[in-house]
Amino acid sequence: MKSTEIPTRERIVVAASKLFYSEGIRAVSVDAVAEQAGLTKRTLYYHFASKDDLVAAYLEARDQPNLKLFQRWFADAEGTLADKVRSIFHNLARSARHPRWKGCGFLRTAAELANMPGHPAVKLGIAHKKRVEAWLAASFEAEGIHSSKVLARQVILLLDGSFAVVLLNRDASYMETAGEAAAVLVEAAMAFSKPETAP
Amino acid sequence: MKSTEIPTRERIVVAASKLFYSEGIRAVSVDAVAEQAGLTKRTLYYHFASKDDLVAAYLEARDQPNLKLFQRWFADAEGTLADKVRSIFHNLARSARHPRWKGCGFLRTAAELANMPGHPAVKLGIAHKKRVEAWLAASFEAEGIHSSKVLARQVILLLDGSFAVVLLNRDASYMETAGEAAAVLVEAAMAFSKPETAP
DNA sequence: TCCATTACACTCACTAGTCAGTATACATGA
DNA sequence: TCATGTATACTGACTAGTGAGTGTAATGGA
Repeated sequence: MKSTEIPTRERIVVAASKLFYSEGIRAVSVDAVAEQAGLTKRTLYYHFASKDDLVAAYLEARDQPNLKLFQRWFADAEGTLADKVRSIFHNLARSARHPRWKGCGFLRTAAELANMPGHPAVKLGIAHKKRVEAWLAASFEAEGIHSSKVLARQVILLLDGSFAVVLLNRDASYMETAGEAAAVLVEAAMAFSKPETAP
Repeated sequence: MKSTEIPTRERIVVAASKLFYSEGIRAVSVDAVAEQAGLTKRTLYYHFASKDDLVAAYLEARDQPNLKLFQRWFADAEGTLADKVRSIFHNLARSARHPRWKGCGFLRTAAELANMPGHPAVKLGIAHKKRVEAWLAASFEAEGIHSSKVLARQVILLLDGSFAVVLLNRDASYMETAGEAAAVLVEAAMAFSKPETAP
């Protein structure tokens, strides 16, 4: 019987993710997480040393799935490199129109914990964004773009910008605008890199 | 004597601004604000109906000064339109290197109150960003840029993106990168608009 | 008299984290 | 085969403190 059950620790992380993402870190009590997970607070504290630990686990669980989603959107898109980048923003806009969408969990956590820069959750956020940026840079590099690292940063800025803006005004069309801007920047970077490969 | 004193309400807003901006909304208690302002909680509640009211007042007080700062940075910069836009980001980067800098108060508040989209503070944030965007659009329009509204949105996206990114990783150089991206977008928009005005 | 303010005690709900103890499973040694 | 030991997973009740917001009586100044 045990083998088919979802491990308790995982159940706690799932419950925490749901609540922390939809309500915010400080707005959600440890009691609420325990109740959502269907167990007592004491059991939760058996698996996690503190609320901060739980917050870290929540973000850790979001890291890879998030990255893989971006990678799939990018890979599945047809057309030029600019089209592939635009596709990330377009898919993001689709997610953002969902009523339960509440921006980027990493950025929101960083905003909420802005007064504790060394917090493990903040460090996880930095690591996550760095991973996305590095993947983008590698993808641009593979296409022969010279300024691949700068371009990756610029796309990240537009990506996180659209997270912030759309979270504020709830108008997902900003994400399409960000996608267009990203496409312009990609084209500009390609125009700057391509001439040497043409003749 | 009264005429030279700072009004109590204003003192409360100043105290609230300092604490809310540096610690976050939920992390700061009403008691803490009262203490910072040098008066009792009861007096604070004489001037403000609730903590939410106080939060709204904090953001309301930030609206005009923030906008005026951007406008001054833009106006004081020399060179092309792209240079003027770049200057905003450059000046922002300078601010961001200050240890007390903690991102954009409007965005951080929106992130913290993501679970209450109708909150007055969130509405003030939306209004503030709209004002900045409208001012940018008007400035671009004045320079004969056809896509002035789209360009203004793109610059806002980069602006808020750099707030989010730099708040997370504390690397203000991202703001310079955002400034370069904005300059590229401005140049692209100008190249698209200028030809008709030449002959 | 009225406005602004204080002191301070108070409510009531909530918060992170802890205490002491239980149920089960599995292994050890006699 | 049966007592004993031990590690894992779990629980209800509790502590000590904080949260927003209120009630009330009293004070000083215009």
